[in-house]
Amino acid sequence: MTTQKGNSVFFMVYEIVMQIPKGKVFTYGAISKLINGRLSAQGVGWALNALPERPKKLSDDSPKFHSGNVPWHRVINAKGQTSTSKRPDMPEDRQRRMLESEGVIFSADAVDLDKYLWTGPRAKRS
DNA sequence: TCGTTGACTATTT
DNA sequence: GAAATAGCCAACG
Repeated sequence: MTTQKGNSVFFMVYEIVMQIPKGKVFTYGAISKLINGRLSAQGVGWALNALPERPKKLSDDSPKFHSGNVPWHRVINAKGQTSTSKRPDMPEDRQRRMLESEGVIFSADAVDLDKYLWTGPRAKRS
C-alpha cells in the first residue's frame, strides 16, 4: 500500500460527509468536486465502501471515521437514489429508512435533489 | 507491477 | 427511455 497515510483523500471525503446537515443529502459527484477532483465519483464511492462500521485495522491511525460518525447514508448517487448496494448485509432499504428518519422524503425510489441536495459546506442556502 | 473489481457519472447507441 | 461504453481512482490478489 502506498496511500493509507493518515491524510489520504479518503479522509477528505469523510470530513465532507460529516458536514452534511441533517435532512439533506449529497451526491458522489458533488463530493468529487469539493475535493477538487482529487477523487472521481467512483473513488468517493470507494471511500464510503471502505468506511468501517467501527474502527478496524483499515485506518487505525484515525479511528474517528466510522458509520457512527460519518452519515454515509446521506450520500446518494446523481439520480437521487441510494447506492446500488450489492451487499446483502447492507440493503438499500436501510439507507432509505435512515434518511426518512431524518426528514428526507423519498419520492418513489429517489429523493428530490432540487429540495434535499446539500449546496455545500460553505455555500449556505436559506 | 499488472489485472480485476467496485456504494459512480456522462455520453452514446 | 433503457442498455452499453468509456473514463475515472483506489484497493486487492
